Amino acid sequence: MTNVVKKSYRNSLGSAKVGRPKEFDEDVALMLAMNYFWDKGYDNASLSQLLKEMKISKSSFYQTYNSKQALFERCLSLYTKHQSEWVKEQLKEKSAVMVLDDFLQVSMIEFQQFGEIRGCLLMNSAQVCYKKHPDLSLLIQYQFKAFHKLFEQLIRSGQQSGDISSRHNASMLSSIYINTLNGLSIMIKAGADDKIIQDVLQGFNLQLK
Amino acid sequence: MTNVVKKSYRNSLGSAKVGRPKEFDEDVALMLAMNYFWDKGYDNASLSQLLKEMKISKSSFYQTYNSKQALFERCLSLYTKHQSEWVKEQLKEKSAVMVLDDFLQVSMIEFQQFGEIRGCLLMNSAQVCYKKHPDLSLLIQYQFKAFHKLFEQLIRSGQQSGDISSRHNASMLSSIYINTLNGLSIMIKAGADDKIIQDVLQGFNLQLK
DNA sequence: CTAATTATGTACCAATTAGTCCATAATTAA
DNA sequence: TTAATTATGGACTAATTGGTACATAATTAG
Repeated sequence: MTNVVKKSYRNSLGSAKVGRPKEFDEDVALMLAMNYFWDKGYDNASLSQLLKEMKISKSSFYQTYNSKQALFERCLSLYTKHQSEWVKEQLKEKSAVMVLDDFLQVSMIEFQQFGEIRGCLLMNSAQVCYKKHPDLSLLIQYQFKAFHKLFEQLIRSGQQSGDISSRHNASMLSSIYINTLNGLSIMIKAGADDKIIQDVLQGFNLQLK
Repeated sequence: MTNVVKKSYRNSLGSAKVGRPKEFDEDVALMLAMNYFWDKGYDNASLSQLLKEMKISKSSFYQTYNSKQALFERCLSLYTKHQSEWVKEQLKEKSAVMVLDDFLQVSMIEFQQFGEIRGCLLMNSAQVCYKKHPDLSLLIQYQFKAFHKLFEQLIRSGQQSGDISSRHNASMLSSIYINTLNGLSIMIKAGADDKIIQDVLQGFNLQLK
């Protein structure tokens, strides 16, 4: 009785050894999907438009990514990976405080330049998925905690180099930093004018001194 | 040639003098709708469930409220009216600082007690409507500005009675207050733990001193 | 060359969406 | 009583939703 589980032949890149080769780049399509989700939000992203953005057919879609939700999970992970890699990249040439400041600025510049803002895919998704997609919420919570830690480390580093006051501990300042950033994104979408934004930014900067 | 525009006979309450009388209370149904929208969000609220919540038929719905969007606009206005009336009511028996603090606490208590949070209908709607429902966004921006002014007045009043530091002007502190509140709502939905919430609240309170 | 394996194109599906149409019911004005 | 007016119930629509089924195409292992 040879009850052998068939081995799925895959090479080192994860692509199939046998069978008809894919006519698209899985990772490129994933990135296109991520950007579309970022624009529209999970629920508001329709499968039909998703396929157009990714430039693949419905069959290829389900063959490769299994479901809209499974694809979105990969997009979320790709997003957070990109964001934290950006931080680590910046850290090679800048001090921690400068990276923190740039991260804030980059989020705002998007709005200043184009008059609209996408915000953070992770936090946007948190709102959409809350109480509606519990398994996605769990993934989001996990990623959120990772970001909180990342910023905490940046702040601690800034405190050690004397750029940031040690009046409050790094964890608390990380919470305040994230809270400020998220609040700004919301207020901009609510139509807050530039004065409000600048006042909030100034108020935050004073807390670091 | 008597080209007379027919007058719609309505009494002082706005209800029709003639014709079959409504079998439901328009304002009660409106409040039920508001609560459902608050729970679900505008896009995510389905018409069929909306009708169940309001306990009216589809024909009555369109007869009375014209469209989902028109109803939502009335719900938004009802919401902001309720909120500002609550503030003015509280102000009769409490100082401005206490009202500000209670407003924050009430928002958090909801979460502490039931493990979930609805947040602010106005700000939730700002996220959903942004770049998708421009006319709703305009209404939201208008209401948002009114709230910013309301809190600014409360803070100025707190400054005059010496409860709030005058280090920052009232407008700036109003921006920071709203920003903090919105950030908290987002972070809670992202799964932030209680320590984070408390740290943000503490950070904000220090800014008032 | 054949079998196994994977990818793709096409057709399909049930459920849901906001909204319309129209007949009928219930009321008031004249 | 009749006409005007408003409310209600029920059937209907066109579009869209995420997802499935299956035949066929393209590839590799043996």
